[in-house]
Amino acid sequence: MARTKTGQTRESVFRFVREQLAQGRPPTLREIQDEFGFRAVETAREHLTGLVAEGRLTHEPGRARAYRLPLRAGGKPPLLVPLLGRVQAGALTTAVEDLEAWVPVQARGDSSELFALRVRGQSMQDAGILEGDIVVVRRQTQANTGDIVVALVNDEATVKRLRKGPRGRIELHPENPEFDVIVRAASEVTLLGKVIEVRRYLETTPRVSSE
Amino acid sequence: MARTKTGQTRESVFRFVREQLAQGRPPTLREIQDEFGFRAVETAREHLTGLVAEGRLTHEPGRARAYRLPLRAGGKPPLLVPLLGRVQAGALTTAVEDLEAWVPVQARGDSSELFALRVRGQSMQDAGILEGDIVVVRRQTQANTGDIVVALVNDEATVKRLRKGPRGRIELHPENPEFDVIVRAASEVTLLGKVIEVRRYLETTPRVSSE
DNA sequence: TGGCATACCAGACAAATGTCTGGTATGGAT
DNA sequence: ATCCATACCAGACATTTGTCTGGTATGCCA
Repeated sequence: MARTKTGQTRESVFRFVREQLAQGRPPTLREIQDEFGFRAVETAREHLTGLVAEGRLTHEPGRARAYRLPLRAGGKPPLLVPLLGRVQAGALTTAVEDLEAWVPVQARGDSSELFALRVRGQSMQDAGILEGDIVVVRRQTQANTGDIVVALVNDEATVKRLRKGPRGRIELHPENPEFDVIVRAASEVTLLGKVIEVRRYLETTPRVSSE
Repeated sequence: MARTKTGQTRESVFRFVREQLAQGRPPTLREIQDEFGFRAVETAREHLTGLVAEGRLTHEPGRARAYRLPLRAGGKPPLLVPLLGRVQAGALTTAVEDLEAWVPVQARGDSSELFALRVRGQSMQDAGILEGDIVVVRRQTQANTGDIVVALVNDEATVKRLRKGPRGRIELHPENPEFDVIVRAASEVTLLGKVIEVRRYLETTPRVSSE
């Protein structure tokens, strides 16, 4: 066979494993074997052991589907958090019906404290939070002045910057001069959580424009 | 045992599976068994079958580690893309040394076309791209006027909005009045790719402030 | 020319893992 | 009281999957 010995196959194997891993589906040796049409399992295994030797994969011997991408020291493991379609009074349940998608995020802690929301409106545009952006929120009922929070006012969820005003008042500041500051008694505001990540997808249209 | 029958355990099992999945490590029945201290594998399996019946997980029978989060119809499967530490002239290699982390993104296509970069400077702040943000980029050598691109000018990578000027000139527009437009002949600009996602982490400090 | 690494193949084997059968106990609903 | 779903346990079994041994062929380098 005139196949060159440049490691192309190994590169392809790596990409295949990486893509499967991203989908939460670490491949078995035989799945890799089938993907590339190897006639022997051992061929797949040799590529993987090679990649482990190069430091591009890690492996837990003896376990099934046990090849992983190496986590950097200090790197937080990813979590999947639910993107909620609507935020309703009080509950903030993760009901299946409200679940739009699972968003992978990198944050420490219990992922059940986290959820994601799609931003509506321009009230925070000067803070770099634009309409359509997705914010990742940690559920918490307390926050500090200066935090960007998700709060429930009159049964409506809103993203604003929090300031604690005099006499226990809660101020919700937009970051857009065209919007007004919301000032309420603490009892009228339910703090749902604090925004810990903002995300924007610039490309919602398909890549290849046609017909 | 005075354990209530409210499905709390099942909820915990779901969260455990979800978190393991996010890390590319779907658990085995016996791993779940150990995690929760069940004395029988069957207990773990019953919870999983229950979750599948509820539509919260999917399962491929007979396969190892084969419980997954259901992908929404039309939902793109996640990919892992490399966060590159530095962008050097021409190559844009995914060398191991330059690899800071793997960033999970949801985009269609071949993940080998994608990479992520950390933004330096304030030149795009009016487009909501702030210093420290991470941009996800698709490698492409062509882009349209209006696209936000990563371009190499004088061996330096920069994020700007692209405009195609007269006489084949390339204009790289900042979105900040304090910065100047860069205008170059096409031959002096290497287009590295197009920004398809922006991401900001608002919380880099640990959650519990202490000592 | 002789190593040596890459790339592949064939078959056997053992460990990991999912599945099945048949149980017990408890709380809630009818 | 009876039924039923949840929650759990014990043990056996079959399949999936990783591992091992022992090969062949090719290109590269000293």
